Amino acid sequence: MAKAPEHGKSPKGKVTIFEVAAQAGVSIKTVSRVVNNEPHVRPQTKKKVLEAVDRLQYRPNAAARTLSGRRSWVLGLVYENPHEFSYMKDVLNGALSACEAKEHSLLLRPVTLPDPDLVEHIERFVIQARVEGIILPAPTGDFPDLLRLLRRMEVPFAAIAPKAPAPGQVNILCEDQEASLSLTEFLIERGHRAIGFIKGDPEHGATGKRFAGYRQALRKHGIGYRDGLVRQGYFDFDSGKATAAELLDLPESPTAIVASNDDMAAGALFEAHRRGLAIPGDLSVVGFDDTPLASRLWPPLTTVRQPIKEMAETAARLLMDRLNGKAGQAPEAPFPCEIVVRESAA
Amino acid sequence: MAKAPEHGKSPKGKVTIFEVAAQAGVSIKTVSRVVNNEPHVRPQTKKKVLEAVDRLQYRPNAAARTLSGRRSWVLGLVYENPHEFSYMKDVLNGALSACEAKEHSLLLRPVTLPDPDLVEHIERFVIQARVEGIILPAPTGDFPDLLRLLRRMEVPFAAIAPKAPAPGQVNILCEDQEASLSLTEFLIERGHRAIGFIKGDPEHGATGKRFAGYRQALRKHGIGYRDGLVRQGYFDFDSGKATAAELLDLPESPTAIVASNDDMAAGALFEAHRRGLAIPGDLSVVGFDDTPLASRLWPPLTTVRQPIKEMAETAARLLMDRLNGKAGQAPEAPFPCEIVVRESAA
DNA sequence: CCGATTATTGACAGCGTTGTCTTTTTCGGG
DNA sequence: CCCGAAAAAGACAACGCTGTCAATAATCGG
Repeated sequence: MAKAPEHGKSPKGKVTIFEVAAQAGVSIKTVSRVVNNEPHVRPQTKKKVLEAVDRLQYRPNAAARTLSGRRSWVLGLVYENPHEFSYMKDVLNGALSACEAKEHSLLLRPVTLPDPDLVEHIERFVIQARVEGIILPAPTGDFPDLLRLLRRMEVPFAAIAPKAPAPGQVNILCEDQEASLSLTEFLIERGHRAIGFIKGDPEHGATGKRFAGYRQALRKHGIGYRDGLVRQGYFDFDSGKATAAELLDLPESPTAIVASNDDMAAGALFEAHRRGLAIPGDLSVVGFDDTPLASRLWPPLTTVRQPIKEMAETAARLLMDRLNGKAGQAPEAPFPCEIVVRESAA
Repeated sequence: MAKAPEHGKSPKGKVTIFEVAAQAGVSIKTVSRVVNNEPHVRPQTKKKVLEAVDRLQYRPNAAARTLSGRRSWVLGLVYENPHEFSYMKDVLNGALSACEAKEHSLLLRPVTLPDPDLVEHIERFVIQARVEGIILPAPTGDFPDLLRLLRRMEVPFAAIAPKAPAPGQVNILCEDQEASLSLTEFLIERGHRAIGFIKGDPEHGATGKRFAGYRQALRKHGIGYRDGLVRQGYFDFDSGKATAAELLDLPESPTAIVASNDDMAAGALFEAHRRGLAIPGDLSVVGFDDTPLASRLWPPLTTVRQPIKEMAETAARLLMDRLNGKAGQAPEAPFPCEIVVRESAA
């Protein structure tokens, strides 16, 4: 029979597969089969084993599993640390909940760019922790060096809202352009004709799509596009404030501003307040992402809600499916967005 | 000589200690010694090994290390998922950076309360991942069941801003009461006498201290304490808004409000705007935490900055020191806070 | 009721590292 | 130049699990 270590039920919880096997009167391999839901175990045997597992409070040792099998059950989340963290909060929660559901664990790897050693850092990260798959929330899904490394190492990855969704990888998208179209139309329908636009960080996938939606809306309603009403921002408060100031200094200043995210919209709002403008009387402002910030500003911000958490959850789930050999090659349909109407636009 | 596996440098980076040993012409144990900075290796030998490590891009396998040694190099972060995540963002970044510096890894474990299975979840978490130590940012550092479990399992932990800092554990505190005192005095010095106070979630350690600082300031300046000016909030926007409304409905409504955190201060500001009050003309509002929100509101919020990231970093570092047998029993001095003066108070 | 299949179960060798203990070197003193 | 002690290096057995393959039990057709 199995040689079980001498010690009994220790307080530190070091129950091993040997103890369980002894309790259930089977071999350790059978316990392994039950615990991993493998076939070829009689229901009756399975029951015995599960009872022993329960009685002893057995929890398989993750390190041993990893070392022995081919699998580590570890996913990595490589992200760029933003100032406004609510996007990442949702990504994190989504990824974490998917991982928990499938008994994987998630390792975080923030990166700050530009970083000449990025590739080396990530390589070390992957090798040392035996990371099996990586989730890349925008903008990390668009770093060519990083993608090249992962392909070379044969580590599958899932990109959330990438600029360039390549085939052969998991891509999670949402209807950014459509949302931007609707948001801009929302303003047009309320009579606005001079609508300013603040672009996001060009590295992000969403940036181009949101801008395209804006132009599409103008075209659709026969409003001429004016380059002067468009400014380049970087998804942060300060750039929103600064570019809004530029727009408001224009001789024919816009009556509404579309900012490519809430943080920049907050900057625009701030600048408008500073100038004593009435919102939405003198100026309407809208944003994207429906962060907590949006509902806390005065007046609260009309914005676009994206199901970030669900997207991240799906990204993680598809990635794990792929690692588990479940095909799922059919690309997911883009997630729909939804306009949240509040008081910052009229 | 060491028996090295046949395969050469594979693209998947599976270089083992055997290859390194062969390259350097030493035994695997010597490589292990060098890699772990153990004594009893001649500088000359060490050099040979390090060169081999470098040439082969060797990275020790974490699972094997964990399984073989007594150590797993894994810390856990058990936190309650908040709506406004900026506190957790700082905690996360601090803990992550400390872990990276000491080559540990960090596993996240969000909990939602109340959860009857909390203890079981955490026990599983600790055993399965071999978590060696746990970081408990407020309010998780005050859950009696959880603390009891960790003591029983002999898992050391570090509590950040706990209500009841017990001896024998790592406690990271900051000068909450002093900060609250100064913040309230800041208002008193500007002529305010009717100062409302919105308490935080009673579960949090900071709540009592901030309230105590408020009372201390009133006492110090000979201002009578009035129970009616104090309201119970829960650290979230909605409770801030609701309690501010109550205060503003008072016949002798306050001319200033101290909210126990920024999110509630944002709620108070929101309610004031809704009523058309001028800030800070008709009402001053101040908060705590200096979250990104504080600087994005209009007018930007006078608040108290706490070095959360540094606190978390220290918590993680002290925890690792303890795990590594480095004493460090001397309790850290509380971290100082700093008032950030903006335009929401006058 | 028997032999052939097939479904279960078990024995045992790794997985890549560290801990323990042993062996070999090195070095200083007489 | 030799001896003994200390320093350096090595051999080998864990660590707890899964993969592989062999052994055994159950099942079925004739």
